[in-house]
Amino acid sequence: MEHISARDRRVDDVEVRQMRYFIAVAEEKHFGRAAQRLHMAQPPLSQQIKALEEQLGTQLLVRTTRKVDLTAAGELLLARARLLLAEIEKLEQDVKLVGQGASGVLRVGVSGTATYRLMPIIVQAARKHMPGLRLSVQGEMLTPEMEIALEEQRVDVAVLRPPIRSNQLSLKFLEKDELVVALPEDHELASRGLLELADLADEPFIAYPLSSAVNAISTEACRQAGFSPRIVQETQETSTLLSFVAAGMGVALVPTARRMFALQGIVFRQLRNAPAVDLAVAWKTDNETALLKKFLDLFETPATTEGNQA
Amino acid sequence: MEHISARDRRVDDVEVRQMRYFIAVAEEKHFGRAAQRLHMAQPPLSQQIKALEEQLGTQLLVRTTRKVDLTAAGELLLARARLLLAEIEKLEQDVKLVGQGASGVLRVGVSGTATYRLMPIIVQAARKHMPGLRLSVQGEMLTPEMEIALEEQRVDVAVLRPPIRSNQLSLKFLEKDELVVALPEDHELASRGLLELADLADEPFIAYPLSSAVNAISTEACRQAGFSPRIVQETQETSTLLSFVAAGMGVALVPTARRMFALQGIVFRQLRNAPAVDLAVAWKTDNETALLKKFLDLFETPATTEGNQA
DNA sequence: GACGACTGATACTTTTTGGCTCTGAATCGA
DNA sequence: TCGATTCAGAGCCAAAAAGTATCAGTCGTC
Repeated sequence: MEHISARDRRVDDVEVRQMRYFIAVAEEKHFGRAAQRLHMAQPPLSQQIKALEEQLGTQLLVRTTRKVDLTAAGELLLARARLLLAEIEKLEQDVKLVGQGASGVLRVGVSGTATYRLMPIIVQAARKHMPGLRLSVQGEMLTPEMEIALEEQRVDVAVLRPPIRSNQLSLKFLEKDELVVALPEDHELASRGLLELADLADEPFIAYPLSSAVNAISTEACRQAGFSPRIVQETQETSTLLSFVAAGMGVALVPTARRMFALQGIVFRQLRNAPAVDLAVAWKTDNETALLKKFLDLFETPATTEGNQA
Repeated sequence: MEHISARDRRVDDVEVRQMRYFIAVAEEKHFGRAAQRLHMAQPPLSQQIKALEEQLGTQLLVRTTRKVDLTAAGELLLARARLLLAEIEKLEQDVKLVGQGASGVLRVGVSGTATYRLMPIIVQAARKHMPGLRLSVQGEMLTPEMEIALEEQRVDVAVLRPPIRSNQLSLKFLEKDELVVALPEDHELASRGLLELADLADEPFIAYPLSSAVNAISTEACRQAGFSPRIVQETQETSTLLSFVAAGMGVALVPTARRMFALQGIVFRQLRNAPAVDLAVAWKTDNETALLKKFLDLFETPATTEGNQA
């Protein structure tokens, strides 16, 4: 009957409080200031940090009476503890939400490319068919980030651009978006109707990050058109990207859906034989919660259809 | 000066201990059994769970005196708290590993004389005892180069030929290699067994660079034997040096260890009263990272001895 | 329908731990 | 060398956690 498990040990447990203390000291690089910031005296702070080091069997800080520095182990702890505390806070919020009567919380990661167009539709559909569901949406993410977040269960479902590498994930195809050219409105090509990719060979490009699916497909398409795009600026957020275009810094290839972003000073032009990028919804295959199943059903009747958008 | 931040609050902090307790109760669905499993009495467990519920402002468990059930919020907390605890445990492990120096990057400079013989043994030992360590090896370096590189912290540790000039460095002796004569196989001295250094007085020499330790010791030994070697070719890499010998351009003095370089057309002959060169490992004295310490420990059981390689 | 067994909560005590003040030791700058 | 600064240690107290004893429901059983 004895379920002795590593999870049940209680001695030498690193506590949340200690992580908070450590972060304060590591950020301030000063016990006194950290203590002040934590609204406590300096000696107990020193003691807690010392205890933490003993529990981990590892020196985290190098103290000279003059200054405090981080060891390599300390650097690692600092970075990871910050993430951990953020997750704990998120968890607290989510539990409170459910406690207050929400039927559940789904954490959704959304590709930068779908954050503004598709997501509002999904949120509306969810509100209609799953009242009580709270969506915790993180937008402007890249596919590799989302894959990791799904695997580590930091998000429950993601709207992303295939392909994916992980074999722990399932995919449901949503739609195919052609790439269009975003040009400054006074650009000479803006007067033309239909462009060839090759027309852009000498243009400076504003691009999504290297790791993004749109970038990968754009670059490959350019290569096939016989040139290698000269990227003058890289940016993750589409809104930023488009404002660079509007400022005349260069041209960009963005998914069709993006055209709705009618930014002052930008025109969109279609491409002949336009390359296309898929959009899909992904989840961890072994996540079989009813909540997720029901949410995925929202995509069955394509979310883009019918009268449920404003 | 007041850095008031949400991260610094300490009241109402959900603690790791509480999550452990909750998980135990949620899994057992029974306070008594959970308390037993946690090696504690039942009342304090009830209190902690109650406190947790108050901190979250949310009911987590439905208690009938007959059984305990999870609310939706409780289910959520259970699932996510398990993940969180796993992450914390992983973090503890990783911090310990880094603290013990088991992972990280070390930049190693290696004397030309040891690049091929000693280094592979060291790399193997490191792979075995310090998994996660990445070695960035630069081979075929000379002692003065390595001294400077160590001082400027462009490398962390070096395998070199003493003596060294710098007083910022520490040394650990590794082994002593006698110098032997490398001769073209058709050389008249190749027929003799044991040579005197003086026999070489009129021979053309292929030598290591002036700044190398082997060259310094060779030249000094020749001087004591009553002649000054006539150097016809200078080269840094041993493989190149030996191929000059094979080509009949001259003779050379190389450390014993080098004989394994069985190049076609070369014979090695021992010297009476052979001069010897030391091999040592050196590091910057004030570099006290755990990573380096652990790496240096690899040399304690001399890396040249057998037994510890696969 | 009453009693006993079981289960979680409550009241109270003991133990442990975290925090505070005061002080000391080491280092840096003047 | 002296003062200022900074982190650590000692001793004390308060708060929190854990323990003991007990109570109050609920369910099953006779």
